[in-house]
Amino acid sequence: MERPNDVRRERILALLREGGGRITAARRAVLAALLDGTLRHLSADEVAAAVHAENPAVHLSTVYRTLDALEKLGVVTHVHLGHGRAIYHLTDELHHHAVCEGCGDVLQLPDTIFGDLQAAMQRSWGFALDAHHFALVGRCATCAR
Amino acid sequence: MERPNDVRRERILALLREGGGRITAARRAVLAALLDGTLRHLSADEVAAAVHAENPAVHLSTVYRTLDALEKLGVVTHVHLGHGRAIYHLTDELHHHAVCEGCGDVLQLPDTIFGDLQAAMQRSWGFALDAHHFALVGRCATCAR
DNA sequence: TTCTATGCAAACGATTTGCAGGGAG
DNA sequence: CTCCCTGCAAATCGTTTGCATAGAA
Repeated sequence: MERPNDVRRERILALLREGGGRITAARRAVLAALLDGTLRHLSADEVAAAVHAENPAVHLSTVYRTLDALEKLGVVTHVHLGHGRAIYHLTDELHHHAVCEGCGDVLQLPDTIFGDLQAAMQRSWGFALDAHHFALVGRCATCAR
Repeated sequence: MERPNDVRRERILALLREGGGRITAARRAVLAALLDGTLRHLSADEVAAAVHAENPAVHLSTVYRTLDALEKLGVVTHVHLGHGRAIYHLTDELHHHAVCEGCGDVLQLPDTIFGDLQAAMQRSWGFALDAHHFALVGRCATCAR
């Protein structure tokens, strides 16, 4: 049985090469962190932490630059969780987010959740909602009381 | 005819006094900026700029502290527009926002816009959406093409 | 060899904080 | 006279950038 992550990784590495980019240990490590299914809505530091577990020499700025490069290739997106922090994930794992103001927890939401709002924004204001670029804010069931 | 802004201002000043706070020139100026109907979705710098027009000595940090004090009294809220910038307004002027990723313009939206989403979040996840604390992101009619 | 990617340190923009003096009540 | 508020400078947080060098192709 084929392991889909290998396929995903190869597709991305190929894109990187095509664009004249180089495949380095740091980039492989960042990619590995993003592909790791056990890690979710990673901030840049958290990606760096995952990378450091393997290779402590990789600088945080390199992580940012790599995420940036991957974002330009269209394989990574970042989402703002309010208060300045952003999280990163692969674009083939697209989903929406809701952050709890109480505990900071991040909820993953199905794509369907924004359907009506998106349509309403388009219809009434001609505004093309990019619902992946921001997170909803509120209080989760536990913190709401 | 009564001027509503005077009423709004007095209510806030009263709240400030009740909490043991002092009414200073700086605080009056910040309040004036927030009450000014011609100014919209003001960032902290923009509030400071408005304040400086009258009183250049007021420090930006004082503006932040004042906004903070007013926020603790519940008369001011801030909204994150993505990429770290926040805007402030009085809570009696509550409305929603959509920022254009192209031109940076901010659209004001009626409260009704979040009705369905709010209900869905509550029903499906017990998540109490605080739709005033973040802005929608996307592209306005002009920038969409 | 050529040109991209990296480490490091410093620069950044928005916001916060410690401190000593200023001023409202 | 008492505390709260303020200016100022420095600190913080997340992110970006300039530079000289390491290293992929």
